Amino acid sequence: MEQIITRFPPSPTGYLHVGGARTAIFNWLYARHMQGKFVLRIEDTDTERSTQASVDAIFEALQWLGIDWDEGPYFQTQRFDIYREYIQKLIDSNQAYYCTCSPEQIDIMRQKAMAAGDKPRYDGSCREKGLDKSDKAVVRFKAPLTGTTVVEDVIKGHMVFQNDELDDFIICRSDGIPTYNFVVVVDDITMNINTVIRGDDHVMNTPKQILLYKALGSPLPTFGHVPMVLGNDRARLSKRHGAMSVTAYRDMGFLPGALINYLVRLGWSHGDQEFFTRDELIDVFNLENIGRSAGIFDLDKLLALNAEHIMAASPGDLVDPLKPFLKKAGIEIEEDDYILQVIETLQPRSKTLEDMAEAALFYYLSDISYEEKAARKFLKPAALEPVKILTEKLAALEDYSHSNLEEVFKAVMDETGLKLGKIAQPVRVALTGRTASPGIFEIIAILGPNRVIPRLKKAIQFIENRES
RNA sequence: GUCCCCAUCGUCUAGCCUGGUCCAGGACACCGGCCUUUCACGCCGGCAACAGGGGUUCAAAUCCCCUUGGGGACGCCA
Repeated sequence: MEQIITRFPPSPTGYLHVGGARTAIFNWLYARHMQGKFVLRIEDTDTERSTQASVDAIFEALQWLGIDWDEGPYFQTQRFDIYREYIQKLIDSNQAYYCTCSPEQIDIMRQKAMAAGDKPRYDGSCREKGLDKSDKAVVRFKAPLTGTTVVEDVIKGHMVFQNDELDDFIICRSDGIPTYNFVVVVDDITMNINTVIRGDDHVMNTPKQILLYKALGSPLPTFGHVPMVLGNDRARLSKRHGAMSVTAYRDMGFLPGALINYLVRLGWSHGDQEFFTRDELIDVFNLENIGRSAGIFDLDKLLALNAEHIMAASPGDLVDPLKPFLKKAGIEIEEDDYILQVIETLQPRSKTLEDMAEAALFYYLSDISYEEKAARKFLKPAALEPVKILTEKLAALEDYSHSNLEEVFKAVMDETGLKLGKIAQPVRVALTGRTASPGIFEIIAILGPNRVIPRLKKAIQFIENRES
């Protein structure tokens, strides 16, 4: 079988948003699954809106996601010679023509058509005029007036379009820059793209493009149009739905594998399976199981999936991604045994890396502050005696192993007649400043005597000051 | 307005192609409970859907038609 070649063609008019990322992921996964090729192409023919900053932002997002390409990036603005050649071919074969109608005239045409209950389109005024190239002339494709164009879509199935619904669309602007529908086709032909997976919003372009393939005498690629991602109001995803850009999710503490997992699963399924690693996806991803209906972006589910990915990760793999979040709190870390243990205790209780960093603070801060409610409830006179006894015993203890700590606590329980909970909560507040934390034995073992004893003493003092 | 697409719990979905095993399964969220030194994790249980109407058939979530609803496209943007 022919090698599968897919592509992702973003236009650099902004950052990479989650919808675009999803189609990139689909194309990339399919290419990897089929052991084919994945091509990156930057569609920058809109010179007004394209920016280098956007190009950089797209690369950054793709890299963070771990989506790599085998060919490119190609830039359309560097391929004008090729386009010119193909446009000439169409003109020479009488399949395209120059048109001098002004944008204003065309506006009027559209309004008339609309008023008549028709589809707004160009009326073909210049179609048979045989005009020559001139300053303000655009080039239009001479589309068939009758018949139908059929799109065989691997996702949506068989779609039929009446050719009289299509008009003679512009393939080259008056400034000489070719337009989208044309350059896409020329690029896909010359780059040997045989599988085009793209958003639903392109279905209407497909018959136009098919006509172009035929005019150019090229075989058709396989088309697949994936449904859109909607916001929670069922409208197309946009800024007002919250974060859109891929890197915003990185900055909120999501793991790339979790975002990919979520985005793929939104619109594609593999039985009841919800959790996928990157390699699993490459292994089982296919086009057949892409759904046909649009999906709503649900942050809660992404969050849950991110928690799962955090839990499934090995602590060492989380060190680097976690660094920037700790840094924000002024904490610089390096990969040592301490951070690894810290991460391990936080994995089952973090939905994002931001959560994790926040919860990790007490492990690093030299001077922890107490949450007011926690201190009021637990750092009170009744806790004084057990905490004092515990402090003495811990100061004398050399090996902070789980079993040793358990024995120490048991001894305190015996001496005071208190239950573990009565002792553990004040200690937890003394050590972390809060009422919620990883297991008390765990944190004592990790913190070690150098941090534990001073914190306990500080708590004792706090209680005594409060008494007086 | 015209054209195209879609329609299962609040959300993502399995099932639909190859009708019966589905008084519809899983996941997120939500609500109970268990575990427990806290918070989580985990486990157990609950709530909750085949848009509506017609057909076809012994039998329809599954096939056909209509209605309704939703989305997308109609650019010298991509």
